[in-house]
Amino acid sequence: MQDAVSEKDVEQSLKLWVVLSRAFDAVQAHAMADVARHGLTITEFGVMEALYHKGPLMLGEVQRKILVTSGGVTYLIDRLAAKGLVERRRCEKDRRAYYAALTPDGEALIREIFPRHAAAIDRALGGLHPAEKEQAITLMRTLGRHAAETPKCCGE
Amino acid sequence: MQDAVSEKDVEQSLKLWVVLSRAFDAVQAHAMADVARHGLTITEFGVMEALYHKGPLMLGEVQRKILVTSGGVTYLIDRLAAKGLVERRRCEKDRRAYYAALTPDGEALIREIFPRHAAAIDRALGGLHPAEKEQAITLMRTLGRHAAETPKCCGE
DNA sequence: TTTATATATCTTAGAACTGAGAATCACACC
DNA sequence: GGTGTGATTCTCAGTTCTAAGATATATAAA
Repeated sequence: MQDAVSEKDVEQSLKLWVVLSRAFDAVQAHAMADVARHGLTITEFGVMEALYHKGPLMLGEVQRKILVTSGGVTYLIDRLAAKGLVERRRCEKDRRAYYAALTPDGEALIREIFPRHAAAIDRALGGLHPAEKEQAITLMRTLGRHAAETPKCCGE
Repeated sequence: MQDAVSEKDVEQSLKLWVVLSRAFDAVQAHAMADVARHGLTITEFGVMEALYHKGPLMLGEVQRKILVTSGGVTYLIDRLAAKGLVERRRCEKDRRAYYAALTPDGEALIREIFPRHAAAIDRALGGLHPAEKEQAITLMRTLGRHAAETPKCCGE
């Protein structure tokens, strides 16, 4: 009978994985639709938001914050620079490194669209009351932390 | 003071959106690492799992289940067919439509790797106890449902 | 100093899609 | 029987990213 319990646990985990994916997709669709109105992707918005709240960041820091590869950061910053929203700045201390920083145009844009974007997210998450959101935050935090720390099947 | 409350609510929503994204990414990384061992992507695995549990499906049904565009389904089924895991079957009733069905090889593969994959997901979600998972399932379900039903900022 | 190793970014090819539109067929209505 | 409308799949160009490796610089040890 030990297997019967374990079987049920696995089923429950699969169920959670499915509803988690669906919830993520549904909310992401809202985020996408919002930033698309300003010609941005979610990732681009993420970079600009990080720079807006933290100030200039080295490309490696952006990479870790946005969870893309090093090549992805290069591509992203290139695109944002081409739009005139972000610029590269040499790092004086370390000549391999660059900072990414918002241009005045970029700062003006993110300052303008951030509140509306936050409101869109809030609307998308409106299915939960504040107390339920608090629960969800706690659960997702432990879930994410544990998953990130657990070694993957085929060696971390 | 009404704004102060609303401001806090928005902040809470943003926090939830962040931890939800991180949790999703962390778990997805596990799922990816597992299916990659067998040369599959998560989406390919999703198609095969759906066909395994539901039997042959019309391409449109696969599309809705996996959440990709119509072009994406064509591309996906082409890939799986090239690997000999899935085949297209004409629909007798409707000559526009095709079914996707597992080949014997495909069925053998999914039957072999599914339990291990389920175990990997279960391990990734191990940060939560069964009771917490139950809570998370309920919360994510209402969250997802509401987000999917809510019209997007710029018109559904 | 030289050497080795680690870090930070960039380059390149290609994977995995999307979006828009085309082609084909089904179905209801005049 | 034709005709319009909608459903189903495919095509193709373009977007966004990854993986692997190259390049340049920093850091530490010998």
